[in-house]
Amino acid sequence: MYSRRVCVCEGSQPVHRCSGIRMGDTVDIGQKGAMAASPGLKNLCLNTHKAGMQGLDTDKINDIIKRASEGSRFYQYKQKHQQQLNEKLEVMKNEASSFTEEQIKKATKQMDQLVQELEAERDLSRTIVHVDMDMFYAAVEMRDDPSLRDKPMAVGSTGMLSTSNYAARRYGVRAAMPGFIGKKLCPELIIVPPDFTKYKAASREVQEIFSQYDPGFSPMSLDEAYLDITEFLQKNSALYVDEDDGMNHEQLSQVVVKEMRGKIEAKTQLTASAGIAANTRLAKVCSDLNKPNGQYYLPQDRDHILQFIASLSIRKVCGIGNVSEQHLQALGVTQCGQLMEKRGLLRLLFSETSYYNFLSIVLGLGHSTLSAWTERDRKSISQETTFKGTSDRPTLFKLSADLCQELADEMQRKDIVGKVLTLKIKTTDFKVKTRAQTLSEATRCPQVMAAGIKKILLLEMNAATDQPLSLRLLGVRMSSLAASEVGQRRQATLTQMFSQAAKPKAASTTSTTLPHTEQQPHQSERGTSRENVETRSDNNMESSALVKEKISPCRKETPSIEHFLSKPKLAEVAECTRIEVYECSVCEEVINVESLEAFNQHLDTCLELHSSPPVRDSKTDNNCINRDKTVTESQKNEDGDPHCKETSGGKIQSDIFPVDNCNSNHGPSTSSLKQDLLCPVCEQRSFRDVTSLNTHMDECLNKAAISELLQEVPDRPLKTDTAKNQTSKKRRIRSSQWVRPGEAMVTVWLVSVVR
DNA sequence: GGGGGCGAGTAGT
DNA sequence: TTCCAACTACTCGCCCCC
Ligand SMILES: Cc1cn([C@H]2C[C@H](O)[C@@H](COP(=O)(O)OP(=O)(O)OP(=O)(O)O)O2)c(=O)[nH]c1=O
Ligand SMILES: [Mg+2]
Repeated sequence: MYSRRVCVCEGSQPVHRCSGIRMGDTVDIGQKGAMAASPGLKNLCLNTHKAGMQGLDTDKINDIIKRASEGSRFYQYKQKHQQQLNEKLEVMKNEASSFTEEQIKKATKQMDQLVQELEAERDLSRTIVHVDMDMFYAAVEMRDDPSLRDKPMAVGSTGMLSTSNYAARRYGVRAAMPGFIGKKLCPELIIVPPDFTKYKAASREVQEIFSQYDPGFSPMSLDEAYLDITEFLQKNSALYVDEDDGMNHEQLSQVVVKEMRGKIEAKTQLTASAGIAANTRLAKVCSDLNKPNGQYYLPQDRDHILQFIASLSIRKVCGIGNVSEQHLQALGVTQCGQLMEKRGLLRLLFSETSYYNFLSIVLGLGHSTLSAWTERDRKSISQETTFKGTSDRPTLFKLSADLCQELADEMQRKDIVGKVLTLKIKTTDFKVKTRAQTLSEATRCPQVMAAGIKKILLLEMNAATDQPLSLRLLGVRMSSLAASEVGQRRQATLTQMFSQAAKPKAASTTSTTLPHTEQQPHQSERGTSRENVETRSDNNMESSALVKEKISPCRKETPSIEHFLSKPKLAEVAECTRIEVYECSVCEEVINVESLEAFNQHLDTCLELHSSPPVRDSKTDNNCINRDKTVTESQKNEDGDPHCKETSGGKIQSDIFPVDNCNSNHGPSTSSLKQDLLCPVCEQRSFRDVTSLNTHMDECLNKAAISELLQEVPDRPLKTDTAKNQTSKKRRIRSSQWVRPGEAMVTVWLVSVVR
């Protein structure tokens, strides 16, 4: 049972199933833990359960935190959501009290049945170790700068701390706390900016040691991993036993794990803590018990386990966070043992996935076999940035384009492509929204991504009618990932990419055939001879047995990115890598720019200028767009484009964006403009520089196209809160995290298409 | 009706 | 003086489409 790759946490979110509208995410400042004081806002208080945080003056600390937070937008946001959560909890409690004895009895019986099934699958034969480095980032920094030793310090910035050392924890300073509050709690706190390169290097060293004990170990993050040392113990027990002194399992495990921790420290000067138990869930709990620089052994024996679990705080269990804790607490459940007592009620109140999980927790079950994570298990990749709130459109566009570029770079390094593009925004009042778009082809082309993101962003901007959309965060995510392969490097064009993915590609009789330039002369199909010695840093998806994103036949016939960036020399670059000379296929100008970023800027402008309602012509997937000549000064190359039929002043055809057309509601930016940029929306005003035009157009679009936009935006009428989820739909456990007894584990791979 | 996409929410580091 | 991250994974409800 549970024979599957270890998940981040082997649980599901037990949220009361009638809680229709989900609560705001009530991230508590001190995550795991008790927050007695501060009435009203449980989620803004410090928690003291984390290692190194016991015995603090929590009242004083909470007071300082509260004072520093009160009145801020952040605080208001938290308050609002705690309030909503409270309402939900009330609803749940009412429902709970409405059940009859009979109902509960029946549900309890059904749960007992499930208990039987689960018990039957209990596996106590494995020895699982969870190793977690102590104050990891901080420890690395302290090692590299001894002057930091013994001083309270944290890694992060004024805005946010990633972690703190134990000296700082004495003041209540901890991970996920903003630095400025940390400073208030501890004025002498030293804040060191993070250096991920160092942490990665340290992590690699540690992992090398893990592999000595379990070559199949399962890293969960830079600083922690699960190991199955069962085989190691069997094979090497002789090495640890003094004569035939005899050593029981506990002693042997303890010695071996201690040795491993010793090796880690010797090699890296960093300390680790460990938990030893029969499965991952238990091992994880255990590794926290003797932190820092300690370990805990939980006998692999049912009675011990049940006893251990019974008094354990539910919040210590991986997967039970702030919100779940409050739900359970509202039902009188604070310790795991109570999950058994209330099992009938829990079954009636929560989803099948949830109550299944609860039982599994209280029985002390968990995964007992591991499998390593590789890059090809990745589901998504993203990049986001927080900034001082702004509603300035050019600024936001620029930021989002930069994010796309960074993300594209990262995807190139990992050699992956993605098919679903998602924009994430956070308003200045901390409300988070995401908007996704499925592309017609997987890509990692920054231009394509930037164009798509800009489009979505524009929709959101224009949808905000009362006040301009004021944001504090922008993020870009790609999902539905696949390994890119040789041909993958010829990316589809914007046109292709954003053309209605679901649409039955009208015969795809693309008229333009691509000169099939060979590309990626090297670095491509070398999957074979490679298996690097490096333990398991599968840094990309290649060589994976996994489905690779194939190129549909029609794609080859459509203009590829080389066409898009079709300067002869560029063919060999093939990727959207950094180059000096670009040809913009929108305006068809050759542009000399110092960076891709500059080119992006140009491209954005072009796109914005040229997009118009999707007068779709299935025969030409080509962007045939007229040219304007204002954007750059270096425009020597004049030769016409063989693919474009309507070059000057012609129709602006934009298949660029799929379902919804986001931009102007009409027409060409006439070729009449020589030096000036005429607004294609109103065709009234012209500008000398792009920025001014952009700004104007934004306003222009707002007025001119808004009604249209609102209709076409796939944007649901923003989730009517009325959406009662009284759904009578039968809930069932879907494949993924959870396996029911006897069921085979289903690995869900979201890889798209193989033909 | 069921499956898939999407968006919100929760959780972890 | 102000100031509350970045990244990943998973679940669940809703809605659309076949
Ligand atoms: C909890 C947390 C950790 N991190 C980073 C910094 C941590 O050093 C690293 C590992 O996380 P943790 O293992 O949770 O924390 P830690 O190693 O710093 O301290 P402990 O001794 O309690 O284990 O991950 C974040 O960036 N954000 C977070 O919210
Ligand atoms: Mg740690």
